[in-house]
Amino acid sequence: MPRKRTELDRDEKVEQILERAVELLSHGGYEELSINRVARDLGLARAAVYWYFPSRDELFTAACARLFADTFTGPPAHGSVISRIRWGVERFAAIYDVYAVLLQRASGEPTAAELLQAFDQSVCRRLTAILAPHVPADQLDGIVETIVVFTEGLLGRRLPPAERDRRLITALNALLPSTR
Amino acid sequence: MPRKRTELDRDEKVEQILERAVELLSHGGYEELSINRVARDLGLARAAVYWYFPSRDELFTAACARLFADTFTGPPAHGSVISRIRWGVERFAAIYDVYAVLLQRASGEPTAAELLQAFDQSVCRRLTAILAPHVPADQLDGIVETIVVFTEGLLGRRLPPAERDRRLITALNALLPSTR
DNA sequence: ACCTGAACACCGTTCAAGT
DNA sequence: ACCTGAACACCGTTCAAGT
Repeated sequence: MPRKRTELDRDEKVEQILERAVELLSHGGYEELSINRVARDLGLARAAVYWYFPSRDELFTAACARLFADTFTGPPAHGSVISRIRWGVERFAAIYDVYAVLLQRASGEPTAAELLQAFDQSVCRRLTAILAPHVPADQLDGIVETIVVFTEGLLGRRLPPAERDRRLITALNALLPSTR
Repeated sequence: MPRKRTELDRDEKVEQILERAVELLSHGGYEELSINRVARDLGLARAAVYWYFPSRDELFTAACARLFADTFTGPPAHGSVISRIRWGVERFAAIYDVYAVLLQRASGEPTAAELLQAFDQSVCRRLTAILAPHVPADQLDGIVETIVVFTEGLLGRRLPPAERDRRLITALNALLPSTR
């Protein structure tokens, strides 16, 4: 018998659904994240989930947002430029599969497009902060963009970490001669 | 009333299915390419398709192979390095959505992985042929790899063609100073 | 406001049965 | 060898009905 419904209770329910969604997403990817599966795991009727999320894609996007936020917490504040960039690329690699799905769905789903843009901005802002002290201001934006684009292409290859790192460092050394 | 079944007839049937699959794929992407849809359009029972393709993913991969081959026919044999690369990037952009799905599925499906590798090799071989006369031999492989990776990252952004071209040219000019 | 159960229209895949 | 029809186990989404 459920207690009195308060504002807090709603948030708790949303939180439950979201947590389960993130878990399914990070283990089985987009395909495993189904409304039915979340409902079943939580002991709800499938239709109940729609009270909190209007569609599978909205739930997916919300779960992405949570997953990305969790993944990029606690970046190193110190260390060399290259080691700080490497941390970001390694974190990015950890969620790349999910990111690739978001990238695809962003063409048709406005909320997905919004999240993608916000994520991209966050990535560029962080990288800009890392590079600002070492790169001439007029080249900064261009270099940041190039590194981000190159990184996304590199992650798409799903190389083993060592090989990925090697290529990243090569590219960074070519793009950031002034750093060393 | 079907005629005698000959080897030719089988190839014709495969061809019909493949053609329909490519059409569905190029218009609606991976989501529209379903066994059921192909069967319905061809007036077959859904199970009949499985006689020719063992799974949806195999049909998808076969359709990709055909689509890619069709897309990259007739590259310009002459013209500047940049204009020839631009042709390839523009063609790549035309099938990028499908390519991205293949990239995803290659993790789990060996046939998808095979096709991806073959496609990648073909791309690298063509680019190598274009650049060979203008780049020192010891730098050739590295530059080819970097351009391909950068291009894949760039296409993932789904920029309008003009903006995509602008960034491509900027990157090429940075990577190929000897060409002009 | 919140949840259920049933329904609708799709899937991919398998398999016995027919020709 | 080739194809059908039915079945199974899934989907996403909607909606009337209940509390």
